[in-house]
Amino acid sequence: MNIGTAARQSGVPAKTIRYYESVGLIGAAERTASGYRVYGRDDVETLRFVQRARSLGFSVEAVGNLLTLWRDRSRSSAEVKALAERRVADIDRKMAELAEMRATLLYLTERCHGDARPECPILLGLAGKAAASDSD
Amino acid sequence: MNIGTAARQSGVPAKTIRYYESVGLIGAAERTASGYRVYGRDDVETLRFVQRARSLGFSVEAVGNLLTLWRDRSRSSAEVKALAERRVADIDRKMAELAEMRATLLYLTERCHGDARPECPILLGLAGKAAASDSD
DNA sequence: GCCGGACCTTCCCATCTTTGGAAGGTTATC
DNA sequence: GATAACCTTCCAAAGATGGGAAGGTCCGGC
Repeated sequence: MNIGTAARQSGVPAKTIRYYESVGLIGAAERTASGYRVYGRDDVETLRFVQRARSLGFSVEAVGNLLTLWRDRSRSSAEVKALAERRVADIDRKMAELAEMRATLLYLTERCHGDARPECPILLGLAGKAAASDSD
Repeated sequence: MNIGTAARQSGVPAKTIRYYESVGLIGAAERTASGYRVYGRDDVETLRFVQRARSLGFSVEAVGNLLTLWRDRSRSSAEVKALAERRVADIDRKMAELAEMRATLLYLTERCHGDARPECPILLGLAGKAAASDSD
């Protein structure tokens, strides 16, 4: 099948498939005499795997590792688990960061009248002056 | 003061200050006869504002809007509040996404022995086959 | 009056993962 | 043989920096 078909079947855009090939995440596809890339069912499966892993936030590089492990029958599940756990830790860090941002923003927005008046604790907060709390 | 001093006082790296100038987030600084950028206390204050807003996850473009509102004495606090609330909504979306990733990863890792054996529900999960649950 | 070191300047490249487009060749169908 | 729908490569953009090269400048000490 051509790249367009593989794209439709795997959910990975043709453009992105070419990119994955260019950075070595997936192997170079065979070509027809006229230069068209040719894919088989296995390739589509690999692309789906990549797609799922990416959607779970693994970097392209990490997906490369996962692919290697996927294909390596002698690998230990511990390696895979370690990768996944590192990913969970990344996510936790990111979530904590977002939670902190959110709390700060909420603190500021709750104190802002949000009307036609110009007084705005949000801007004061961003400016570094403590948000006014005189009316709390 | 020179850019290095402004950088130290604002917490924004010199390199980044130049970038902000180049994309129009902050105005072009005046120059000495020899071409050095010159900053005053107001500029440092602006940079701090930018720094705080960026650390709350506002994009450079959004910070531009906030800066405009900050300087506009006739603006309504409602405008600012709307921006901040949109930001909170962004954060909520992102956190929900991360939570979903996390749950999936955790579901898979919990089912993985994590030993020397190659069986690995994580890889099966990524491959699209439902993770085996025969030993649950 | 000059030297060293710390500062500044611009410019280009790298990051990361796509996505868009331009210019051009191919395949299939009418 | 025209037309549409594919495919190819290559270049550039996005966002927000960071790194480094090549070169000019400022200040203190001797």
